[in-house]
Amino acid sequence: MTTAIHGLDVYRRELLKGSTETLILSLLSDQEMYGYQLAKEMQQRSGGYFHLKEGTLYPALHRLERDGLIEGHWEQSDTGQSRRYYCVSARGMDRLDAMLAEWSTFSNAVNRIARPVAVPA
Amino acid sequence: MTTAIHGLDVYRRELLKGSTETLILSLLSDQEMYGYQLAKEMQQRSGGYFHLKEGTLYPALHRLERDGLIEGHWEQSDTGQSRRYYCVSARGMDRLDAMLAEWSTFSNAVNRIARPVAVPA
DNA sequence: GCGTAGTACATAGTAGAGCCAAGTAGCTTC
DNA sequence: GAAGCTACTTGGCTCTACTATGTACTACGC
Repeated sequence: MTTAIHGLDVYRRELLKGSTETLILSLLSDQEMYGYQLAKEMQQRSGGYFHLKEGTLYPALHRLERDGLIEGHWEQSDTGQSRRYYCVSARGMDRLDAMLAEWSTFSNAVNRIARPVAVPA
Repeated sequence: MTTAIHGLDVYRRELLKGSTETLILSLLSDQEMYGYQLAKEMQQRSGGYFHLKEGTLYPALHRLERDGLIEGHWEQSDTGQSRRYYCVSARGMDRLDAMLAEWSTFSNAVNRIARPVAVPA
């Protein structure tokens, strides 16, 4: 019976919805990256908490590029593998600012209603 | 051209996904409430930020009840209107604790990657 | 009595996002 | 040449929030 914890799995997944693009934009605003690298970086920086799946990551990158928030270009690695590097566009930076502000507001609103178990000092 | 801010609308909606049930459980853990009251309370406590629509609220309550996290019973108001009051079950309290812990972890992980614009002192 | 507004709950249909799974392709190692 | 890793792609599925609409009862003004 894994049903007992199933609800939490769903919960985590749903929490992630909407944050993925913000996280991707944030990482890319630091430095140009390609998809695979981004996934690793995300996992590392979050202490293993975020583990973006391909089926999530690449469609998200395509959306962001389609919307003109990031720009991608192919590059050849020294081993010969093709990689698509992405960087944040000016419009993407604006959007990122707006999203971070929104996240801040949202996060505060949630905390105001559901006081977290522990507030880190 | 409302397209410019459309992305943010979607963003806020997606952020909400997965948090709704936590918020509902939190409010109900404070006191027994019926749906409509819950919606008002949520809106008020969040300073107008959260505005749960019927199409979100009632299905969410049904889910929570179906999963045995809350328990509902009909009551007649003095005006004669029927209201369905909900309270959190023991199992619901456990789940709420787990969800708040998860929210805390998630929130920290996001902040570690996407530093918020302003960290409240 | 009737229209309007507010309270209170319900639900069918739609869209969007994350995931699983499978596929393509190049490189390295054995 | 068969794994196994890197790197990207895609189709189909599930879940959730929203829109829109409907029901029903109360209260108010006319």
